[in-house]
Amino acid sequence: MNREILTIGHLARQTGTKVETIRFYEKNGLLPEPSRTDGNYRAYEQEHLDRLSFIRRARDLGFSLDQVRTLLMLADDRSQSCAAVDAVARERRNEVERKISDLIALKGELDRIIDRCECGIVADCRIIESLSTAGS
Amino acid sequence: MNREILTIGHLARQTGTKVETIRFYEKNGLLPEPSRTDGNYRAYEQEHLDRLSFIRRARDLGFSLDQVRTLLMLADDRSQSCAAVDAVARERRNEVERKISDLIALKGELDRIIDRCECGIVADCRIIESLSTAGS
DNA sequence: CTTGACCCTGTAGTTACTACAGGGTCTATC
DNA sequence: GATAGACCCTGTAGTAACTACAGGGTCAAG
Repeated sequence: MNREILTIGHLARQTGTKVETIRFYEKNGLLPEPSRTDGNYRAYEQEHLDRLSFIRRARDLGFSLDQVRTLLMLADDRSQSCAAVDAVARERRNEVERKISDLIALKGELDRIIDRCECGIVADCRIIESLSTAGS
Repeated sequence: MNREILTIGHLARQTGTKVETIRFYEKNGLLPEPSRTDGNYRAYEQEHLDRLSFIRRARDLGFSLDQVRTLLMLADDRSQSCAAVDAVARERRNEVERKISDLIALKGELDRIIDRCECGIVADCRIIESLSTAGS
């Protein structure tokens, strides 16, 4: 039962988050408003730190803030089925898979136009040509 | 020698660009300001259409507006070496490659946490657990 | 002469922060 | 008790690359 009070700077250092970002999460309803000290400083407790860590890990996995908000809501309701959690995670995985195949296609395109370049002058540049004309 | 006058709507339809986006490109120096009709409508010519097509193709390949600006500048100087063009394209390819490997790593992480899910209740959810605790 | 499609400028919204500006607080040291 | 420096506060504006209005003007057809 750790009831030490943490400043926003502590949270920032312990999670590798900028102070402004923590305030941003609060303003956007991801992190609950903590109580304040006499000097109006935010006074955080362990649960805030846990929640912030959760947010940061989810963000590192590329979940959008909206998805994180959903995950937090779901996580708070401990007795609910975790099917909804699973759905959010699978949705995120789909997004990542789609992005990967998009980027692989893109890289193919770039390979193709870069390979054609013989590095003469711009007038003969195959890269410029590829960008200037449609299709192939 | 095609000297027909095109409205912004024509350019938009022919390149699949929103009208607002064309104005945005103009304001940001990617597309030169065209002359105006008596009614103050933008009056484009073929070269504007070509330039806009170039911009759209480059954007489709994921070049940033800054990179597109550079490419346009380079493309305009027809007698210059195209080494600089090549460099921009290779830089873009590097970005794409980096992003692909980042996303593949991410997908691995997501696979790992999703696979552990046995879809019971949230209290036992492995996905939530993964997000709540560090490292593994 | 009115309707509807088109055009104009300018501003605000999107995502997820980041970076100030312009202040107040706290702690240590002289 | 004064002062320096580290920290905190609010609020606004900036980033990328658009997109979406609001509130107007223009133009062609009927």
